[in-house]
Amino acid sequence: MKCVSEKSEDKIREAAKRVFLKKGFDGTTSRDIAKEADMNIALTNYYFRSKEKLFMEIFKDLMEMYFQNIIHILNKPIDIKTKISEVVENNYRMMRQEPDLVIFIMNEIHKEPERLLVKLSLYSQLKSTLFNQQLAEGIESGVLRPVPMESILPLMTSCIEFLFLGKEMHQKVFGISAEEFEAFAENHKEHVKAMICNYLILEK
Amino acid sequence: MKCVSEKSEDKIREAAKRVFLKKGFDGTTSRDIAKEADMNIALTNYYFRSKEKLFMEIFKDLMEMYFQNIIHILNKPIDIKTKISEVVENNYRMMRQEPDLVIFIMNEIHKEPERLLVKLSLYSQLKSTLFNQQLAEGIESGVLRPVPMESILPLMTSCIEFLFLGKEMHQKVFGISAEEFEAFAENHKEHVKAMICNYLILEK
DNA sequence: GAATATTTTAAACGGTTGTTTAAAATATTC
DNA sequence: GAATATTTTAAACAACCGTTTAAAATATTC
Repeated sequence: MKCVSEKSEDKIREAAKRVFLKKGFDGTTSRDIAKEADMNIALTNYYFRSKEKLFMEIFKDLMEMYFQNIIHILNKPIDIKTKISEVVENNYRMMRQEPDLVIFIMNEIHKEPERLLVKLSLYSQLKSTLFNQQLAEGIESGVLRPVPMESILPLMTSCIEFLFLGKEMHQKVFGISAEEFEAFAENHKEHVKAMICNYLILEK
Repeated sequence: MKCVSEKSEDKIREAAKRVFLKKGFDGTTSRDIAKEADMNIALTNYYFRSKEKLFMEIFKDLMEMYFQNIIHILNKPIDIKTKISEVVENNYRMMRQEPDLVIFIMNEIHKEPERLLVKLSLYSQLKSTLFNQQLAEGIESGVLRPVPMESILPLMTSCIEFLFLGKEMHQKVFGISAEEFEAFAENHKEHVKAMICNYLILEK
C-alpha cells in the first residue's frame, strides 16, 4: 500500500513539475496536472491539500536544484580561475538540462516575493565559502581586481542564464534554429569564462 | 466625440499595461483591468475586441520600447568604447524606469513563442549598424578581440537585465533593502562596462 | 474471508473567467 | 430640438476554475 500510494503521489508531483515549469502557476490548472499525470482530478487534492501546497512543494525542490551545486563548487580546493570555469560550466549544464528553470523561478518570485521566505541561510553560506576567502586574499595581495563577491557571483551566472532565459527571443532575433542556438551558446559560454577571468585576474 | 472616446480607450490601455506588466497575461483578469481603469468591464471588449487583442497591442508596444533605443545607439558616430558604455547605461536606465519590462517580455514569449512573429526585421537592422561595421574593422585590424556581434550584444544587456530581473531574489539572497540594491546595481553597472571593454578591446 | 482501511472514481459544488446583451445615458447631426 | 449615432451601464451568459463529496474499487488486517 505504501509503494502504490507513493507511486501515484510521485506521478502527480512529476507531472505537476513539468506543467508548472512550462506554464507557471497561473497558467496551470488542476485539470492540466491531472491530465498530464493521467489520473483523476480529485487525486491532486487527495495527496496534496491544494494546488498552492503542491506548487510550493515543487517550488522548494526547484529552488534547491537551482542553488545546490554552486555552493559546493565555491568550496572546492581549486584555484579561482578553474573555479570560475566550473561555476559557468555547471550553470551551462543546468540550463541545457532544464531550460525552463530560471524563467520559472524568476517569474514566480516576481509575482509573489513572499515565496522566497523559504531560502534565507544562503547569504551566510556564500560568505563563508572558500571562494570568498580566495577572493579576499587575492584582492589583498593585488593579484585580483577588487570586485565584491556580490558582483562576481551574478556575473558568473547572468550571462549564461539570460541567454537561455531568452532562448526563443535570441533564436528569433538572430534567425537561428534550436541546433544553431546550441552551438552558439557553447561558444558564448567560452567568451563568458574568458571575459570574467580576464577582468578579475590582474596580469603583471 | 473623438476626444472623449480616445480618452476612455487610452485609459483602459494604460491601465491594462500596468496590470499586465505586474501580473502577466494569465494572472490578469478583465475585471482587474476595468477596476484599475475605473471603468465598466464591458468597455474592455467594446474598445478592444478581446483580452487577447488588447494584450497583443500592449505587448507590441512594449517590445518596441525594449528594442527602440539600442539600434539608435549602435548607429551613433562614436568610438566603440563609448558606445558600449552608452548601451549599458541605456539598459540600466530602462531597467530602473520599468523594472517589470524584461521579465514580462521573456515570460510571455516563453509561454507563447508565436507572439514573437511581430518582430522579424531586427536582425538585418542589427547587421547593418555602424557598431557591427566598427566591430568588423576593429577585429580585422587587430585592435578588437574576434567576438561575434551575436555574443557581444547579449553580453552588453544580460548582466544588467538579469540583475533587475531577479531583483527580489538578489535582495533576499544578499540581505539588502531596495535602496541598498540601487547603490549595488549602480556599482555593478560600472564593473560590467569595464569588464566588456577590457575583454573586447585589446591592449598593445 | 469477513471487517477494516486506503485509494480511485464520477459528479457536483459555489465562485470566477472572458464575453455578450439590450437598455440607458450621452453626444452629434441636421 | 427632434432624430441619429455613440458611449456607458447593469445584468447575464456558458465555460471553466479549485475543491469537495460520497460512493465504488482496491488493498490490508486479523
